[in-house]
Amino acid sequence: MHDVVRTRFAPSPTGRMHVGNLRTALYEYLIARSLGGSFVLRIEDTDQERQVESAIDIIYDTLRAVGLKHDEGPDIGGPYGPYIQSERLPLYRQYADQLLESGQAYRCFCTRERLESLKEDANKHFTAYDRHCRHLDQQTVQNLLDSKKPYVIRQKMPIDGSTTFDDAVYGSITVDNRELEDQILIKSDGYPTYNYANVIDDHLMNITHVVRGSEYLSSTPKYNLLYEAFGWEVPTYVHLPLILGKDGQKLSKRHGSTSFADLVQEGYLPEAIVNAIALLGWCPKENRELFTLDELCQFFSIDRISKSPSIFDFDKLDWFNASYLRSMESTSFLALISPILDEVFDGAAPLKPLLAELLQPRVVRLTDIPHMIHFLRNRQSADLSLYDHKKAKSSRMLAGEILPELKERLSGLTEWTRESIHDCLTRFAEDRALKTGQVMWPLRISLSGQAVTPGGAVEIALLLGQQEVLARLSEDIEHLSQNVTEEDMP
RNA sequence: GGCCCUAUGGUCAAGCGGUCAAGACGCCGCCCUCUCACGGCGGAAACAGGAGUUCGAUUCUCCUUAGGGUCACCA
Repeated sequence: MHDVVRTRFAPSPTGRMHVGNLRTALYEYLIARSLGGSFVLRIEDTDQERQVESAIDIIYDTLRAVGLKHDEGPDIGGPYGPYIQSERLPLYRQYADQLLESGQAYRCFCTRERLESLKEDANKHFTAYDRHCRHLDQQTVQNLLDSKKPYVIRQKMPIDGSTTFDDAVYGSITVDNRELEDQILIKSDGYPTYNYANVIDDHLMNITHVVRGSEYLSSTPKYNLLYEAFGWEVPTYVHLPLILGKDGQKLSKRHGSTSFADLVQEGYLPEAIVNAIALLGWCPKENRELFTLDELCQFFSIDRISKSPSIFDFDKLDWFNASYLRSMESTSFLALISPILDEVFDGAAPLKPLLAELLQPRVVRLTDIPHMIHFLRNRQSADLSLYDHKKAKSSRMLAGEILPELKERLSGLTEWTRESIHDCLTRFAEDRALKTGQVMWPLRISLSGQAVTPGGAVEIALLLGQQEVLARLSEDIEHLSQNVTEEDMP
């Protein structure tokens, strides 16, 4: 038995970091960390046709952004390198030869065309390879080899019997061997298939827990047979339930932003994303939902991983994101949104601490900010109907009546602070025997031109500054006087 | 279609033979309140169906149904 737990994240560099992949990486990390083991990064680039430029950087960047630090990997090395499969080619070849010699694998010279026609013939029925080359005699093989005919190496699967393996989450699973195809180990370009390289590397790298999505469940018996053929110890399998989209299908681009980078760009915090996906398919013993990565390491356990697939819920992600935003130190929040604020104001935004204070309890996604505060920069004239508000006992009539005097009073203020503005407004309400809301509502509407704003009349007035407040009021008073007609009279 | 897996509110999910079947998101209502939000309180909302096993099934077994996965010289 291995006594040191080792898990690996083995993505193929094909472009994006899908949330499903990220969750797999997260669980691999959590299993390793919670058990005091190591987490290694391995790049599975055995598909020469699907290589994507800079995809490896996306992997590094994502892992760094979410705080999943690997202990070994292509960039930092380690005792089991190389960690990029394309650099391990001789290894795969060597072990394949071993299988060839022991008669557990064979060369297959079948052309793709023949394989294709095989599939057409079989059509809806079992479409596995017909094992045509499995029984070629040595002389024939030698001739084909001499004539440089390309070939792949296939593993000989047992014809009958069954294969059973144990999964840490799904339990014991048995499959009839006749369901298993003589799978390709080495492709004709000399590269190993994932199915094969994966087993070789996991063994050579001493991986104790093979963690992956449950889409691999059905090919696991084949891996088991491979371990058996080599006489190697089978690792602990941990298959993870799939993450589905809103429509119940496997999550994909169709469902919108499903890569980590997409989500970050849409204004979600990496911590919130991690927290959200950690709870998709795993549930802590304690009834609780907010966890930092360190806390997850502390509480995670394989036996609480669930078997049923789960749907990725963007509403819940919103909630996580909002929760993280709200629980931040106000100074951190300010630092976080400062660049966004500056951008909205084309330079240094004014009163940033106040803006941050107003925004922190209201923002769900960072990308919401620009349109929430846009009105501060651009005066938009209020739709008169906005003045009519039953609950505040406000109306366009009332607005037309009080705004001029309100403007007078505000212009008389020699000090422009929260207190001074607030006092001025409440005193005005008292003097005119009005409810507070009857003053606050029209003023806020006049200054913002919108029904909903971050902060109330006082805060908005403060943010706008005395001069702008008076300017906006003048404009609106004008507008009101021209448009409030006889019909509006009670 | 074969094989494999899964099945508690709309979603995430607790439960591991005896519960009035947690909690969270979302939704609705109320309170707080210068709008909204935050916060507080409350509400509607679930064991897919059928056979067994058992004194007793959400829980164990089988079948049905539904959903998903997989059947590549992709991972």
